[in-house]
Amino acid sequence: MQEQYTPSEIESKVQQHWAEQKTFEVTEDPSKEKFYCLSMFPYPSGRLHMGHVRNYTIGDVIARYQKLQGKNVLQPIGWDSFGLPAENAAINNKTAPAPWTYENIDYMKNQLKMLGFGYDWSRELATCTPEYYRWEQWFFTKLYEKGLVYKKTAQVNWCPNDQTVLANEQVQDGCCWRCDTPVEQKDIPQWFIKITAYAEELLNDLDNLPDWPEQVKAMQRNWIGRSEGLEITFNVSDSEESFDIYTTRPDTLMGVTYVAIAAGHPLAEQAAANNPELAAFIEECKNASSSEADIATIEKKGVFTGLYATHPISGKQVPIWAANFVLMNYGTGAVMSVPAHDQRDYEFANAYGLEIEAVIKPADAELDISEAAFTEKGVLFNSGEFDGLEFEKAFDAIATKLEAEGKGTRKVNYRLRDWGVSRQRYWGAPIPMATLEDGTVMPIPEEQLPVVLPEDVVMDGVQSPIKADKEWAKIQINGQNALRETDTFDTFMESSWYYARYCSPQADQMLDPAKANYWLPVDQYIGGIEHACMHLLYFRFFHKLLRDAGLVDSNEPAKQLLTQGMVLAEAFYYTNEKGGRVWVSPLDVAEIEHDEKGRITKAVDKDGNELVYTGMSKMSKSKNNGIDPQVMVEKYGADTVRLFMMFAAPPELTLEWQESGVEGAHRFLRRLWKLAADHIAAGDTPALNKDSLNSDQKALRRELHKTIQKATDDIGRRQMFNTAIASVMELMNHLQKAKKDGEQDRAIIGEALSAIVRLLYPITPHMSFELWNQLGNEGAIEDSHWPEVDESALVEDSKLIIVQVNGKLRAKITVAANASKEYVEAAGLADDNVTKFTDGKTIRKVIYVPGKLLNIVAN
RNA sequence: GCCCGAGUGGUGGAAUUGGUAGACACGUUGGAUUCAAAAUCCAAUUUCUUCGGAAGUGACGGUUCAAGUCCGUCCUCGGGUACCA
Repeated sequence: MQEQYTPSEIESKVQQHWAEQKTFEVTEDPSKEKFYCLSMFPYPSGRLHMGHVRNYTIGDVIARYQKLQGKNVLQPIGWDSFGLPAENAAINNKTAPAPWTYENIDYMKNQLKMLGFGYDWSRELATCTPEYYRWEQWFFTKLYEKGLVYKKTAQVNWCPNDQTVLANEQVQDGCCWRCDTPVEQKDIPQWFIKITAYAEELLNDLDNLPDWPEQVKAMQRNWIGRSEGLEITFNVSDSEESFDIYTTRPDTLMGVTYVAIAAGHPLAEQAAANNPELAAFIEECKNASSSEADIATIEKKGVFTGLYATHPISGKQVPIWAANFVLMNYGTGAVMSVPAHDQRDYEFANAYGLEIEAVIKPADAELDISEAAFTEKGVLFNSGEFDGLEFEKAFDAIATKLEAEGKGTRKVNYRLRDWGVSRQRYWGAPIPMATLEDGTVMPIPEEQLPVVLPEDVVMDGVQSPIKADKEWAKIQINGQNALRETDTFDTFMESSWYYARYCSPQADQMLDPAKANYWLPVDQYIGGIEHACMHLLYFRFFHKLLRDAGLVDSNEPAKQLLTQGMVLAEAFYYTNEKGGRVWVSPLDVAEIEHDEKGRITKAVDKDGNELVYTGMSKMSKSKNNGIDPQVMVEKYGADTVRLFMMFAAPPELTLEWQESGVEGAHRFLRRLWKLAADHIAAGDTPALNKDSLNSDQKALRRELHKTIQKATDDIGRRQMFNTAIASVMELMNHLQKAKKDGEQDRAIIGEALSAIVRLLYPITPHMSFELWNQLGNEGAIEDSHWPEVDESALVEDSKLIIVQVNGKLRAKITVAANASKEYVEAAGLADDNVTKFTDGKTIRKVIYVPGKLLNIVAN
């Protein structure tokens, strides 16, 4: 065996073996327990970034671990290949999105192989191919037939100069990113899928996902936002008109002093006819951003419409205001305002001199609304017949009264809105709908699917080629002229069902239910936390749609979810002669000085520029601190990169890329390699004879089996790969110091090396593959099994007890493992360092945590 | 704004069920080896200290025999906020 660790040689050899043996190609095998391990598929942006490497290493570690557990493991990969960046790149590079995308896929595929991920490449798919999106189009037409799809107008960002729709990302400070023209809002007809019809189930089924992070479930619960409230009808005074509002606080109804309606509300538009101030306000609101963050932070403005509404119980006349924080698209487009008990209404009322009328007070304190609204629940007063009631009783009494009078209904509401899937862009799956000459809107008939997106196009930078080409939309349906929809699907559509397609990627139907039901649900899904609400909710929703179409028989797409954190790196810049910041890649920092504590005090780049160190930030183009995984793999090998990634932080936290840490990981692998090489060079490993071990040998063997126990728990249950690696490093430190000349010494080292190689296999599969056979084991390591704990090796005859006085550590005593409580207490109380702190004091209490800790309370 | 996280030595992090704070690694310092360097190996490394100890996990307060961990208020940073994926 080679004395030197040469990762590049080993890795290419092992990768070739996997490719030739088709090691990771799997088929359904009912005799084996299956394990479907899925990482969120990448957008083919050009090159892999460290975020990908982290995501896919985590997935690969879990998949390989499960394989050694004897399971039939499916780990597929594909490409989320429609999307906005391809259009931008196409314009910049004067090419079309398709070739740019396919080249990126080719390049990135090689990078994935270089990192040694164990994918079943026979299942690879790309969502931009008609073989994939045709089934999405087909499924959409089925949803339409079921009544789960509808068309309505919705707002989009509109650049009046370019005459085009902009994504939120393309709007910067309210202006178009290309031409800086102020962006307007425009209402256009768009397609929606009724996700709200599944809101209740999407909410309730979160309780059936014990292995999803609480964090993600909490976010989804809040995103769905179920509320119970009352829909109340207000009549417009001196008019036949009325409008509805929705409230979750009907107990505050008697404190309503005005109502606010959206600027786009029909009542506001009518009133604007002879109210120029109101008309101007409506015009101003039309171009306000509709994003939730913007609405929540804008200055709250309003204009009195001149209209009054009749309070449904008191009959009082309350003014109707048009306000910029009420949106026509959400809820009923009108809200009742109770300034005494809602902070936003309170501020609005104060700004515009509107009445504030308190009707709720705390049960056991004075009401004070001099500084802020009282928004908690309390007891009603100033509310006539409802005085003295608490929230629930008041809710019920008011609801009952309004229902009896036909002025209100109890209603469950959701914050969740229906899914708008129309995009006015080219690089996406065409929406399979058409409009006939007579105006009938209908799905493209099944036999005319797929609607293929032409790939040989020229991007002019503004208009979608399938919109620019007026001929493209023209088709015939049943002998009638028709125009196809030229909008494409939201790319979240493709990423909502790819996991199911992987089960039968070549099927001549959306999916093969037998195969899908073998593999699904996904056992482990891994991806970024940024997908907590949108992708992961659409993904769950689509699974339920597939189930209701009879294509799958489970309720949820993924049993367990792991959300990984971002990858950060150091960032450096210098200021050039024009005063601009020039960001220098951490790889180009030539000279770095630390103070005696190790803090960076000086950094200089290759060209001699003195640099400012700005700490750690997210790897990004703007700070030029992205580290190319390929460069790192070429320098250290894939195993080192994978090991560092898994060691530097637990998977859910952000990870700081530090090349010195990578070197540390590499150093560890070299030490392991050398230990194995020395052991192998000394000859065959003798057989272990457990009964003949001396106490040092027993102790070493106990360390080994404790490590197996901990690493198994850390990888298999806790998913804390960093501490699994740390425990193997600790074991290695013991092994290096251990005696190696006796027969049983060598037997234990042999046992330990064979175990370590398998414990590390999920993380550093190439080195483990090589050492496994070098250590004399038959067959490939992927066909071996996970090491087992020898319980007899764990037995200890003594225990270390921590002795505290008043909660402070004063002594550590060693007692027999079976020592009684009385014995330990006596031993603790007699310890010299303990008596020093108890002398002259009365012992009040002694707390004993068996086998662990003794706390003596004395004063 | 709202929802969800995170905050521990010089640095990344560990402490799994409320029970030894700082495992493991990086960095730094000293030493060995070397003609020299790299590599490797060994040792030290939270702070303060009268060397007895004391303080210490973003801040302040609380519960407990015992709090990094539980509760309350606040600060800072990050993710999401429905057309980036």
